[in-house]
Amino acid sequence: MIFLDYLASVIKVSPQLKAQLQELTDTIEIAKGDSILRIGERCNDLYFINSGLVRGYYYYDGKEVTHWFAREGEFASCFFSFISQVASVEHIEALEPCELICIPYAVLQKLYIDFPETERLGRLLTEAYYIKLENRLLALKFTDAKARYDNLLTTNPALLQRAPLGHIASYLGITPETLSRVRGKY
Amino acid sequence: MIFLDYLASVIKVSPQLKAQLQELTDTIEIAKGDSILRIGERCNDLYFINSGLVRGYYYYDGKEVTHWFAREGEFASCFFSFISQVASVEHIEALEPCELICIPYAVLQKLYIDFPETERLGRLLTEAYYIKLENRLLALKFTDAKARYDNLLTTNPALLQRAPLGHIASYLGITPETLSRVRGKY
DNA sequence: CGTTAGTTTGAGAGGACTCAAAGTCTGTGG
DNA sequence: CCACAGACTTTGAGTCCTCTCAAACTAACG
Repeated sequence: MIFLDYLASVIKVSPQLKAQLQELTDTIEIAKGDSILRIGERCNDLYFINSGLVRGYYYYDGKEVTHWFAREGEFASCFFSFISQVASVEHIEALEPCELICIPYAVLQKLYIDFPETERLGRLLTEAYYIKLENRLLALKFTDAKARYDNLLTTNPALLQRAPLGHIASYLGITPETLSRVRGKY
Repeated sequence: MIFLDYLASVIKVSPQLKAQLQELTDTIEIAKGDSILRIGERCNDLYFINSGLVRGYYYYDGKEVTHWFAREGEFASCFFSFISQVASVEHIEALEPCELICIPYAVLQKLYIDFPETERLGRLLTEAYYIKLENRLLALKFTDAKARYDNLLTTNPALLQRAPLGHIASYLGITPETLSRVRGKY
């Protein structure tokens, strides 16, 4: 179980915690192309991706904008909707068949209380989300299309094999045409 | 005491909590132009601004980049350095004489334990930081210089009277020249 | 009253955009 | 197993926004 491996790398997982996790979380299978969360729904679960690839996107000016990808070993959720339990402004969909562990909001709150060591998980997640966002802001502000593409190429080359270029362009904050031209420069 | 007013608007402040806050926090005065946090230092305190205006900035490519302002009634800190207790990558300076309440990291951790209701404060702060950042990312990605300036003009017109245009340009992600031209279009 | 930081104005260059059209891939049904 | 529709990607032409570099102007402070 990949999730438990991840967790064990971050905090000490007692037998009690392990038992609770197995009892209170579900593992689900999602087909490629299926929606995991729709705009307007409340994001009730935090998802841990055992396998597969998902993306989060929203609409701006009528156009789809991909603003994150998450793959096996990472968490996915509409962060804002999940933590504040309000309607989501983003859509989450599976780009590949996925196996996900669903951690309901109420379960996480209960774990925080019963197993204070899990708070660390919450803090790390929040920090990670924030740092990622900040790095993207900096990249958007200071680097051009080619540099952003090159950066993706070194940090996550596999993504280019797994996600359509249109989504990647949108994620990088450029048009598909510009991405194509940048890729041609080799 | 403005800080207590703010706190009372967010959570119920018991006499015990109030007493603890007064005992464990300091109020300091900072002159215009003085540094509150330097790059490389660990951000030990969360600051609540009773009066004044501060900005956070870092260097990119040898140039100063302002990435936030905070005024009376708001919190200031190097969010990342504070929550993870590592060296700051940003510099915080006073743009006006300020009166700040310093809430040390250790005090905040203690309050979380002794007064669980203060966790709400921590959560709201984190959410607020995240949402602000996300909005800025969207603005940077989708709106032009004029729209970003106009937005600032409606959301925080006073800032234009209080901070140098160069800092504001940098905050908006444009050059001082472009800001000047945008402002001229009226 | 002079120095320096801050702001404005001008000219020219370049990156990324839009709109348009041509290829290319992929999966489904015949 | 092949053909075709629809989605995806590439290529081209022209435009516009913001940048850089340079210089003039203004304001503030000692």
